[in-house]
Amino acid sequence: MTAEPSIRRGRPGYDRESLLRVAVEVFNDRGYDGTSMEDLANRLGITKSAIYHHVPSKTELLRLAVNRALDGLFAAAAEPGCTTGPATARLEHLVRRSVEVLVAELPFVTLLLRVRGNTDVERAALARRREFDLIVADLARAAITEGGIRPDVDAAITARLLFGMVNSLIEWYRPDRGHDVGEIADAVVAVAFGGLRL
Amino acid sequence: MTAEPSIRRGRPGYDRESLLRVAVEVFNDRGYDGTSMEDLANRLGITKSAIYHHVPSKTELLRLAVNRALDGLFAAAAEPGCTTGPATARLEHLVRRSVEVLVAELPFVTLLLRVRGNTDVERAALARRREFDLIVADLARAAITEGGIRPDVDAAITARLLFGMVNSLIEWYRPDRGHDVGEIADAVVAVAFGGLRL
DNA sequence: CGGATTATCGACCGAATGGTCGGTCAGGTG
DNA sequence: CACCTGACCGACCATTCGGTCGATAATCCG
Repeated sequence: MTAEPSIRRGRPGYDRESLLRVAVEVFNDRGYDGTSMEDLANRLGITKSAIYHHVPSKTELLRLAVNRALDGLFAAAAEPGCTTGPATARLEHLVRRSVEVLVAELPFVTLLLRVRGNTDVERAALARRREFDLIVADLARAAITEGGIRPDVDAAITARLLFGMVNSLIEWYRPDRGHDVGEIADAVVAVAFGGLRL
Repeated sequence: MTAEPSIRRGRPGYDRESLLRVAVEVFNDRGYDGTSMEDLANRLGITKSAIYHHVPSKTELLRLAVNRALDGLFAAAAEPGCTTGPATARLEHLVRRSVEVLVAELPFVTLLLRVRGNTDVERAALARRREFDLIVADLARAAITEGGIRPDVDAAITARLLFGMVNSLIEWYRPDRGHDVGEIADAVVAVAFGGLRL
């Protein structure tokens, strides 16, 4: 997928990308605000000042991370399966693809979903998230109108609950132990659309 | 509900309780780590040192807050409706009551669900949360065994998804605008147990 | 080899952090 | 009235914060 180690010149060490991956991991462990550049440097095995060779600020690390997550989500929403056909099928497809993106970019999405909106970067991220939520809500509304899903629950609330389920993955899904992506996506769709009751 | 202003002696001002409520609000706004005692003091309209008259440390504020949330949740799980009768009904009751607790103690639960586990206090909170999750998972397992809910999704995953939905409330439910508790609880139960599909 | 490229180090800075301390101020009580 | 209680203030402290700067180290290319 995102391979391409690519032969680089100059002194070996971290580059922007490899540094970012570690940084996001640490941010998720200790929280963005709870992570000092010293913490980061320790985990990276380099000094604090070396980090600033790759990235101009702590904030920039956050921006790179959350944008990667958002790009993945919006790319999924733009796929044909999410833009053509009956709204109900589109909604189901978006849920499934969202689960896949969420798992594929787990650390980035995790960071994104914890952003609170203090700084400009965070507010921008929240704005894009709201944009995404709007897509889901519109899809839910259309699905209700075409008679594909239950009309007794408000479309906006339906969308929130649906992605509440999806997004909860970041709290408990761990790629190493058991369960692969397809299995999880099936479970989400089954529970969300079919319901728990027999 | 939690009234009892109670006549106090000495110079009027904040007491531990009223200070805590404001503190939790600020923590939720800016994040616990992102909130300095100065921030807190500004919002309270008193000085930083005044805060330390009411509480020994910033950490203690966090402990008080998350324990209040956890106590509410465990109290709900201990109610007769959650401990007697068919497992499926108990599970449904726990979901409904959890929504109610979550709404009643929204700021406290919000803070709880954002704890990451850096400090001892946070780790203790996470431990209690896991304990609660175990109760839910056991209930789900029993409900599957008695044939009340779908057996094709693992009980642990069912529990996670279920409370993923419930817990998502902290992200979007706002008591002021529209929707009352019962309405939301009904929606959650309807979607979770009945499913979206018609 | 020499030079270009890239990553790293260590010393440093100003500001902000959580927390302490001695003293003050306002209301209730006898 | 005098006294006690509980809330509050302002100055201060050691540490940590995000970030800067000039020098150095390791690799590739010709």
